[in-house]
Amino acid sequence: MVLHKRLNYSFDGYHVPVIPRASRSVRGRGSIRKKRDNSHIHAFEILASVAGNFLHANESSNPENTSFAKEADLFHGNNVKEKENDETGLFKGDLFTHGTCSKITTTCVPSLQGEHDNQSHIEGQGQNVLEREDGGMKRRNSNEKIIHIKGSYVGVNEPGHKVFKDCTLENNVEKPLPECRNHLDSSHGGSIARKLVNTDNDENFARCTQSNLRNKISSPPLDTPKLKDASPIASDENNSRDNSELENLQRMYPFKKRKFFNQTSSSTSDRGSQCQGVFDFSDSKVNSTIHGTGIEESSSIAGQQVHPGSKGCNVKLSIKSFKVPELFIDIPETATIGSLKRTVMEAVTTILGDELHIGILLQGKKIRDDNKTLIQTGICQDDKRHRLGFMLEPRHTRISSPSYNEDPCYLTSSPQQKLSRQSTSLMFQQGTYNVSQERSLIKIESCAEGDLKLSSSVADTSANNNMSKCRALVAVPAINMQALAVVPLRRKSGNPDFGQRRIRRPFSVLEVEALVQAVEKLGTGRWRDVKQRAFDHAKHRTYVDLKDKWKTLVHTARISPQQRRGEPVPQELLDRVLAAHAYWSQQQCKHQLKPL
DNA sequence: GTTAGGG
DNA sequence: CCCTAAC
Repeated sequence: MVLHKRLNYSFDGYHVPVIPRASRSVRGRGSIRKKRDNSHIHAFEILASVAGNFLHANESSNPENTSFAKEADLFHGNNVKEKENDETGLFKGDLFTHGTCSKITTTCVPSLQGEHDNQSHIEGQGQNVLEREDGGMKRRNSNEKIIHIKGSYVGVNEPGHKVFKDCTLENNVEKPLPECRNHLDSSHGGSIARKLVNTDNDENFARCTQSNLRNKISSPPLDTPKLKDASPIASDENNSRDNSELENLQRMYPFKKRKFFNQTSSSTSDRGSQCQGVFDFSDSKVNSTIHGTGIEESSSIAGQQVHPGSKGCNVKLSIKSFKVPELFIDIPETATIGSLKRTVMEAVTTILGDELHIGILLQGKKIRDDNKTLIQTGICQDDKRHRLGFMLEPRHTRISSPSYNEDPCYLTSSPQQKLSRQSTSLMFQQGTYNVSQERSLIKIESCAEGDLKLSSSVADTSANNNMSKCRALVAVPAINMQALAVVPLRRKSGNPDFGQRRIRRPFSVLEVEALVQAVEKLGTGRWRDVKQRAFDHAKHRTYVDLKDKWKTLVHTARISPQQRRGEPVPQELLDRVLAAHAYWSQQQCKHQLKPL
């Protein structure tokens, strides 16, 4: 059946702009094969293009697909069914006419709140392929196609959208954020309701960022018991609302990550107009100003003393986008454009949503000391030869960092969460990035090819219009490719169909206690409620996980302590497990016997 | 979408 | 943690 034919899309990587998609909900990390928590990436849209023409997915007809409103609806128990309106199969889009290396580009487009909820585009060859259109050629190939998708950020700027603030980028790792800690909530039902809140650091990152996207001027919610009220983050359950078509599609055709160091010079050169990631610190001025189109962000550098004599020296950097490593997409040719976009989104989500932190490279050298000032590291120098690179890194690379434990966003309840995890390093593209003592600006703007401009910190923020003349694509510095070479892989080599398995995350004692409490209250068999009650914001814990954990807990409690492995669970908890299990089993029996 | 249970 | 049948 043609339906089961797959198309392999190889992503050499594409660039993610730093303008988030504010209208989208935040989801946590997740398996790439299933729709799960896709925290970070839902701030972005995917553009795919063939030969420079957009393919338009008819997603606008369903603007609420991923809107916060819908998330809210779902959260409040409304069963909002999503309709997949993507009817145009890929074969209509002429996507495979390019053989094994089509000029399909995927582009992350910042899609902000507003009328155009969905700015996804897929470019067809010579014609706009709207999904509702039938203008594309319907072709079917008997052979699998491997289409290399080169990523590029097309520089869709949305002036006026100021979205970043607070714990973005460095701020994220330097500013103590209440949401970056887990805390217990005893507000539920009084006694034993304990809620583990988001012990996931990467989700913290997303949360911090996303909440800031939404609250342009306010600080992140502090100690909000119910974070969902303060942030648009959706619970896990909400992630499962997508229609079965997409679900099945993604289940059947999971994409694969590909070794990033497979990137060759050709793939690099294919990115076309790419800069070398050089910052041009052409100007520095005292007194920071806000870009007219800038994205305001309070700086985590506050409190640090600027180098004497250079007080007020503002460095404006614009991270236009950051690079996502090469991906593999395996998708049937009968899949719709919308499905393709979503699949790509899932792919990117998985990579970006996996506990990242920001690494900074200066002239190829990684700057590890977070306490250094920009001027101390020489970033402020008016030197075009400086190469400043931003890098998305897996968290575990920070374990070796002395400042790891000082990073509030890495604080977790369970130490094992700090353990080494495989993830992916991503490269930031660079633009101008404004950092001041009190605030920093991130400005999304186009950039001239081969160069990155430092915009002067002029009082008149609109004076930086020259940026619009620049090109969108920014190159990742060659040096950064070295860093990418250390990208660990989860994919089994040799098996292109290998689906990513979620990383093992042992339950901490704290989590076990929360689980026990919830089960004591709710009983077994109500795992969704248990999840919502006690692990609502621990997005990496699904109710299936909780059910499984309870299963193992019961088993653990029954075996001898010598046979137990892993982090020892207090016997008191295990006793409660047995007690609760016995109780609820009895209740279950009673209910079953009642009708008789 | 959830639940239950085997793997 | 995955998978899937069953609901």
